[in-house]
Amino acid sequence: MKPTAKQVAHAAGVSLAAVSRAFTPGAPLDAAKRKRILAAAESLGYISPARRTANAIAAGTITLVAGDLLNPFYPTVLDTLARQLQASDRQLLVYTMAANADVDAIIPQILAARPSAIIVTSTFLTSNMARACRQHQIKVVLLNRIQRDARINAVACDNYQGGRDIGRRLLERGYRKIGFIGGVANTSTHAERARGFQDILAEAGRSIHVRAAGDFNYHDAYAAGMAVLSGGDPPDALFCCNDIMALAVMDAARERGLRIPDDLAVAGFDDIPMAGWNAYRLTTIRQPVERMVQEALNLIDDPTIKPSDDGVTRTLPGTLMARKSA
Amino acid sequence: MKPTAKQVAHAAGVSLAAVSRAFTPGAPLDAAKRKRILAAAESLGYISPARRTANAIAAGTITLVAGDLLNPFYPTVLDTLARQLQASDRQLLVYTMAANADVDAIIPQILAARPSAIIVTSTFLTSNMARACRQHQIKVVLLNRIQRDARINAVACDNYQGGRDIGRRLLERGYRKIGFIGGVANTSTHAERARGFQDILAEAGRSIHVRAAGDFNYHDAYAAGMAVLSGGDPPDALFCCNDIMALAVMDAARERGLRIPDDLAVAGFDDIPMAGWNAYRLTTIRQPVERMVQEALNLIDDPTIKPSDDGVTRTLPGTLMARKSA
DNA sequence: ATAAGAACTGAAAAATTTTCACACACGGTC
DNA sequence: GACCGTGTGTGAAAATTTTTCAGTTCTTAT
Repeated sequence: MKPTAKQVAHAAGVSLAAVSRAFTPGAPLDAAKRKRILAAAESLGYISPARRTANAIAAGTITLVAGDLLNPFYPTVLDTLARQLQASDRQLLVYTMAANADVDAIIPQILAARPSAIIVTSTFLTSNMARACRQHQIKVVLLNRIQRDARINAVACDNYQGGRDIGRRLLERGYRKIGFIGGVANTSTHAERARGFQDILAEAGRSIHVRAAGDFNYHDAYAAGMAVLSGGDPPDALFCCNDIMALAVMDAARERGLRIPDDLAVAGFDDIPMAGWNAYRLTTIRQPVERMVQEALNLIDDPTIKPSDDGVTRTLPGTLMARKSA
Repeated sequence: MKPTAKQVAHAAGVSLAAVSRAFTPGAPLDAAKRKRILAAAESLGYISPARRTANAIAAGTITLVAGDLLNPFYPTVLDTLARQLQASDRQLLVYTMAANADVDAIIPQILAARPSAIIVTSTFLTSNMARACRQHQIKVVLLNRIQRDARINAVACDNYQGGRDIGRRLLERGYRKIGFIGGVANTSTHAERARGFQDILAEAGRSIHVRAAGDFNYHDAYAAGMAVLSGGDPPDALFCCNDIMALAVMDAARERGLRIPDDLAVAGFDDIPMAGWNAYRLTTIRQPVERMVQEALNLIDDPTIKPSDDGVTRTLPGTLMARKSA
């Protein structure tokens, strides 16, 4: 039998009216009493009509927590997601988060909207947030991120294989002093790409000639590129962990008068639109954005996957885009 | 006195239960009868409790209809808007639209969410949509667009003055054969920038040496640049109606072996992040995105501006970013 | 100290949603 | 063609929730 407000009122030891008020924002009610009523309602499984309609509305809503929109890869993801959701008549709520922002601060805001699912492309998902979402029965899918420990669904490009593909390309083209410009160290995108890259070099009896960190952004990567190219014994090829950094490194190399790819080969990862521009013609790995988004929605729509389950991880293959830069 | 369901039932000649069902999606009710009830409710001004909570939720929601997210200017806007809304505890719904998509097709989708306001950065707002929003008492603000005829609020950079500033800069630097690469002809951004540019040239007794259209995107602008530079009597300076096109033109110029700014000066408009990169160092007009977004929200929050009013237009000054390219 | 008023409350009234029993149309079966 | 299920649509009545009302308590300004 469906629990009623009357039962909640009895359980909380208040009047029926108070229960109704507890669910009406702005209604005059002692805060402590409201809390008691809400707790009683929760334990009985009571859902007020207002909450029910709110849930119905939110059911057609998916929240995207986007990280760095300045990296053109993410607008592409956003665009693709928006289109696919429009096609299935759902709505897209967007939150953005500065790289160093306090994620936990916006959790209540996000949860207040009670979306049916959350897609996260920002760098970090705290375990706090993961727990909160599980509790509220909201599905979470990480996109372009993997966090195996956190028992969370994830969709990503095969970053390991991509790292290998780039490495093989550089080896095949005869480069000898192959360096690596990393992103943010404790991200799966950085770690997996680096691992694949390192593995294939090792298999060929090589090791990474020089390393530096570019923090996934243009500015830091430019500085890193400059530093690496100015050192003694500079590399003749650099694999940058994403495209933005690769473009920065190319700019730095040209600034130093190096010809690409003759003096220095540069490869990236993502295949953002600019990678194909004539100023760069960057060799990179194309992430299958369309399919990644599709797969994220599949995970969300799959009723056999419950928010409380351990995470499912889907990995999709990238494509080597062999252009002029490497 | 607040109208009740009973009155609606009487007016529509149906039972009270039917009125309730009319407002419950999925409830079994003859479509024609539901329509009759809804019409009666509308004319009496009756709002069902479900609709009322839905409205309350939507009141904290603002919808962004974004156009071309591939132009990095718009992610910047989106990012700024998202941040400002998060700060004021509101939510951001995002729709994207291909440049040539049928705007009217998503109107019902957007309206179904009944947001408190809509911000539009996409190229076109049809009069259909304007009318629908006025009818539903939803405020609309165009951002980076002006459409004076449509009686719609708008916030934009001072495109006319920006066009003048660029023109003056090119004249001051002594360029003689000054050309213009336009965007999409019937947009206010194109028209105003072109007009300012043309006016200042005219004041100096000059006219535009050569014109071409780049459609606001990289690909077409690259082709336009190539065409213009390959013609007889090529220009020694080009003002491109936005930054993406300017970057394309620079790439095209380099492809033809031209040095920038010696053989060809290039100027843009927007100041997207890439304009400052070392590969380009583009002279351009910085749009005051932060203030534009702020102003758009001011228009939305200003209770003296009603959705039914004629539009208010706010213009904010841009800043000339003098870099190496011109 | 005291009046004014704001916040909180339960009982009861009002309003709305849901249940229930029934009517009716439709498609297949004998 | 008569005879079932089956599913949809319906109003009356029951169940449920929201709102009003009147009274209480607690603060705040004078």
